[in-house]
Amino acid sequence: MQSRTPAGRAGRPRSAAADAAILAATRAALVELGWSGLTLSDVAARAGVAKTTLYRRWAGKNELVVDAVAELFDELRLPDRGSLAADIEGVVLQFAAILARPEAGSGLMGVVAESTRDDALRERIRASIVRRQKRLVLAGRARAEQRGELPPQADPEAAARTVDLIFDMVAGAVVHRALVSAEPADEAWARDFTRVLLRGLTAAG
Amino acid sequence: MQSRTPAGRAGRPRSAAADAAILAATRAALVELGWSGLTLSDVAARAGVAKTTLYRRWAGKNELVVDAVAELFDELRLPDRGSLAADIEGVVLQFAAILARPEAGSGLMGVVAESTRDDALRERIRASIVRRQKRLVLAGRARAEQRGELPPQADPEAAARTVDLIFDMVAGAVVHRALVSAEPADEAWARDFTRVLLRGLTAAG
Amino acid sequence: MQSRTPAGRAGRPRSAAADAAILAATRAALVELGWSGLTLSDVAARAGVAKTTLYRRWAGKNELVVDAVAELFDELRLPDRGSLAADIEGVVLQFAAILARPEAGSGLMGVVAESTRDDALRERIRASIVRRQKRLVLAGRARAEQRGELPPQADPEAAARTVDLIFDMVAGAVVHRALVSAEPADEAWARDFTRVLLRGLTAAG
Amino acid sequence: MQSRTPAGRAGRPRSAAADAAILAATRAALVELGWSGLTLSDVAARAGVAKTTLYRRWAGKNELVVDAVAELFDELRLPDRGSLAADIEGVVLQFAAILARPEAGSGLMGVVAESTRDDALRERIRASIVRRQKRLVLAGRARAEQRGELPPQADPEAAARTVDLIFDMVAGAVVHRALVSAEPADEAWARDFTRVLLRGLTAAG
DNA sequence: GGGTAAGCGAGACGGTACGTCCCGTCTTATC
DNA sequence: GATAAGACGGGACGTACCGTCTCGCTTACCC
Repeated sequence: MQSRTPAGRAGRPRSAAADAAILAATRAALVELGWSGLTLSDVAARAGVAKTTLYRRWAGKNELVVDAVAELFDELRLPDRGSLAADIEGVVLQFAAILARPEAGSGLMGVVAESTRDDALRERIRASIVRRQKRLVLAGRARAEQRGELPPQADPEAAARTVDLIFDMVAGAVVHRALVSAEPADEAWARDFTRVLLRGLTAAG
Repeated sequence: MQSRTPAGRAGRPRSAAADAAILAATRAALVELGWSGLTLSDVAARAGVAKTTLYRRWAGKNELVVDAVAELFDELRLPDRGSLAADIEGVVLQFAAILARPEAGSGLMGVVAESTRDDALRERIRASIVRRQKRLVLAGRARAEQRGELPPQADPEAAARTVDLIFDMVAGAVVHRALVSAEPADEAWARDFTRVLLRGLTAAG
Repeated sequence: MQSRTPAGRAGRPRSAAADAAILAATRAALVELGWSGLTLSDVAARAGVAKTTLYRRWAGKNELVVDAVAELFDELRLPDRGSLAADIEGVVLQFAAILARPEAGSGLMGVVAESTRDDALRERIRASIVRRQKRLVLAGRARAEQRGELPPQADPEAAARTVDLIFDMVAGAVVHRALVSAEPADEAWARDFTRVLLRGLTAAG
Repeated sequence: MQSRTPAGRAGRPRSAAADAAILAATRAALVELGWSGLTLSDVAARAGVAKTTLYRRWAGKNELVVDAVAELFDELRLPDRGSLAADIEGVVLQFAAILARPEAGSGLMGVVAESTRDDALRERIRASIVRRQKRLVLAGRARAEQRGELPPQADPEAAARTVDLIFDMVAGAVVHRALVSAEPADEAWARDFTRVLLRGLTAAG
């Protein structure tokens, strides 16, 4: 989102309802048409909005899809299933469920593909998706420390590096399994994956 | 590639040089224009070939890019650096180096985005990229068994599951680090990642 | 003009200055942008007036331009140069000078083009421009009768027909010369034209 | 027209039928929609042709309409009605009949309006319409000289000036009568007009 | 070594979406 | 109630690619 009538007062204010309608229409269009089939004219029509309204708020397809997809990942929650392993499995399965929805997979891969040539887009993805979802890793570790499953980490810089690594390992593995290898990221897989990850993080060595 | 003068005989045979020129032109265009900027007219012009020639050999942009990108990953080699950890680090760094090239990252993400709505394309990616590069995991494990770093695995089905899991974990983490988080997958990161992965695979537990 | 605060009293009265500013802005925009480039948003901005103000007073571009152009032709004066021939030449040259200004030529042709499909607009042109400028023909004939250059005309209906004919012949020739043939309607041409016209009107026959 | 595959050979040749279909569709659209309502998308659709095909052959609406309208005036013929006066009346009535058709009047005025800011367009009008129809004046004078109604003109430069003047007077009067004054240019008017014109040209003085 | 069928370059073709611009209306707050 | 400001739904613009087609040439294979 980047709306809000600029500074002060003059003129008709922007419709608040339009933003939500546009993002929902974007996801619906991604479901039906996929990334390359998505056109802004179509999104505008679905949202019951003129193309100008859409372009007044988003610079283009890329920015729009980042926002539409980012909202999807905000649905993720860290469940409390009693143990760190079970919590991780829960998040992995939720994440896999979201990626299995066509709007998420094709939208995410599409904007990542475009971001290789667009610095502003890359930063938008990092801010709206990557940094925002690292909250799950932080929350998971905090809970595990409360439970005594993980020791508190003294060095804050090393802790941050570990958070980044875990996030890339978890998100990367699920994305790759679901979208590149195109195999189901089901409960059995989530269990196997979680076992390897947790051992790697906790084993003496 | 899917050329070869169809069944029999008559008529002028297809130019062998054209295939290679087209794939190289595709990669060059991906570097300059990115996935969405790539047009088949432009590729044909760069390759010094008519559009008809290109369409006679590939069904469209997606198929062409899969083939062009697949060739890039064929450059990957399993180095012999004396230990499994060092071998993995070597492959991770090679993989990261390839993904850092714009033609690889944007091409791979582009076709994966499209593959969410195109079963044939998804299978083409699995065959040309995923299954083909699993050779690296297989070779790594074989060498580690020879060195005695890993025990021979009895159950072939479990072995296959492990190969798949390792491949998704390695490739996924590198792809996510390089393209989604958009942070450098450098030597320090490769060391951290490899330590967690190897402990996860070898620790008692 | 068709303003004037409607019937009675209530509320803020319309700004009188705005009408003049808008018509002047319209002519300025015609000079810079021509008929097709003229937009009402731009006129409003030039006049320092909101679009709503403009639409409250004129129905659209056509009506606005008729009024703006009509004011230009009101500048025409019948000079007293001592003879009917000289008077006609004077008016012809004044008329040509006005049509040479881009706001007049492009504005007039533009609204005439539109008037072929808009009866109200056609009548507005006839009232604001055609009938209003026929005063010049009437004044010229009156003065020529005073001078004894033309005999008084008895039949009022025939007189009206002749006024119409002369008006179309003079205005038509100048417009066609200046805008369609796009050749200069200069003094030499005015002299040639006036000679033919006057002979045609006065010769025995 | 400005088509024709450039120099030599390569590539699919342009469809000859398309040109004619497009010009006819342009006239049909002018009839229904008028100058400002005419859109090139609509013309293309009526002609059963893609917009690209249209833009490949004409630079824009202005050029297209000049060509479409010019063809209308090519229908004009100098009738042989036995006397110069009758011949002129015949041409005047034909010309009035063409201008009464909405495609002619609105198209001609529209392009003339645009030509005030476009030198190339102005020249196109002069070449395709003005200079081309002067043939009628030339033919009329030649026939009148044969009949002995007009003396042969010695000075070729003066003759050219006279042709230009007559053309602007005839065409201008008819255009102004029909489109600006918006009164019928009927037989009575044509007789009155022709009488004045012919007396002006032939009277001693 | 001559005939022929497919490959090839060029580029026109019917389509479709783009992102921009203007239209004429509307909704605010201010005067 | 008129105004300035500007968002709104709508629609045409001219451009760019798409994937197909229609040409005239070229080239290797088969008889």
